[in-house]
Amino acid sequence: MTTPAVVWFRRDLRLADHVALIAAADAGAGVLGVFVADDALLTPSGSPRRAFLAGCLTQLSESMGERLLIVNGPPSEVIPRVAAAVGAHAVHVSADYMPYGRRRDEEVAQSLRAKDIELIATGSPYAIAPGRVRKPDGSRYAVFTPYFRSWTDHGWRAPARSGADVSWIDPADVGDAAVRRRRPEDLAAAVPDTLELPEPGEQAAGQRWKQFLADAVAGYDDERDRPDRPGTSRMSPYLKWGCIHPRTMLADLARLRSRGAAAYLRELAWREFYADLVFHRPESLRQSIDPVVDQMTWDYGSEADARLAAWRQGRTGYPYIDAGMRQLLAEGWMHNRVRMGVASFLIKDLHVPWQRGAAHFMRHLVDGDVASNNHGWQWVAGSGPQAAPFFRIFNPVGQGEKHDPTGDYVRRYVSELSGVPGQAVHRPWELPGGAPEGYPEPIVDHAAERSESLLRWENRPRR
DNA sequence: TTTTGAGTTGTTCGA
DNA sequence: GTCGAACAACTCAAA
Repeated sequence: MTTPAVVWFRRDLRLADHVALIAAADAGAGVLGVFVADDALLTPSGSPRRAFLAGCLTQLSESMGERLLIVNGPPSEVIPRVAAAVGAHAVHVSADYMPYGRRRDEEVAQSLRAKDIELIATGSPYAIAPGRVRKPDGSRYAVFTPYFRSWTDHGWRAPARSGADVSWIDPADVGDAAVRRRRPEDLAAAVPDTLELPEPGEQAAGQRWKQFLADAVAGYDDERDRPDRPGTSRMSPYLKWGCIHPRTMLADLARLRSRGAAAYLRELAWREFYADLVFHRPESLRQSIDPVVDQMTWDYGSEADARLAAWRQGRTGYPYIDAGMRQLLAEGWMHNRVRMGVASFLIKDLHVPWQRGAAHFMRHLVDGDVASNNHGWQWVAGSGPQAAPFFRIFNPVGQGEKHDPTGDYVRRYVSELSGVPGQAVHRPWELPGGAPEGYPEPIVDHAAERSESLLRWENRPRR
């Protein structure tokens, strides 16, 4: 005698290549799919991410024949209620390896046990689960390249069979579980009209991926460094929400031999490396891996706050930096090359601790993945054994001229400079007659602040 | 245990 | 304009 099963969707908003869903379908007499609108996660999210999430949920529900149940409330209360209401003996999930998710799942598992219901984790958002790739002596890799070799040698499963033929339980048939039912659009905060979000959902993810494979992956090696051109995959929002599983992507990449495909594979491995680091050292999401960096002299107070605000708004007076920050506000996304540039500027030109920049990114990025985001920031801050050396300080003008040689990127996002032709757009203060009306003067002098950063590093506390 | 080679993504300066 | 060296020192991984 089998009973229905529950699939609790979190960061796996798809039906294809979904092992937890298959486990639920194989075990149960019908599957109820549920998503919990958890305020602990929604409240800190900016409107772009919430809007994108809402769109993904709409698409997911549509592909389930409008059978997705969305409920409000703390997961440890609502998941047991829903599971009991449908008569399930198991709730299936993809494992979550981030600190909040692990805590939450322990609590949910405990409250489920009280009702004699099991929480079963199958699979994860990664090709290889965090913690699995280890050195021969069982310890973790701390350096990417050896991790990458071992990760590649380890290998991963082929994509799972499709979950499209699951027999979904209609939430309308579920008895009153005393939960607040929501529609996806209830989750979306008011989004500015100007916001341009990617097409949400599993189908859009697949289309985007196929398009990248056909058009851009071969040239990815070089083109990814050009924010003025569409050379990146733009898959990060879909990976963040699990609209596609990396295994699906790796299976496609395995058929290619180009340098671009190899470079892209490495980027997927970085995502896994950072998740692995969180598995072993969850505190690294908040604290510098090298504690000296947190003990250095950083700027606080109203002046630092004003500079931070100018950085957030894209009004630093450095066009390449401002273009990136405005792209983030406009699209909830920023080209990765530019992410490094604006991060370096905040840390090494404005002397603001990386944590504040990482928090701003997390609020606005539709792809905001705390492991990749925060460790990317640590890399720029130079706070890990793996990080950039302290003297590696990006030049905000030079980076613009190098990676946006046409100037198109800056003109696209900084409207005040849209009339400035070519590379001159990167040095508006050198224009005859000065910078166009309304565009700010540089808020700091890069050469001076670079020296200041080197000095602070030199005077850092020694262990 | 010791040794050795290597380590995502830069910038500046002087020849 | 181009090119190589200096910018430091340390930890990690593997032999």
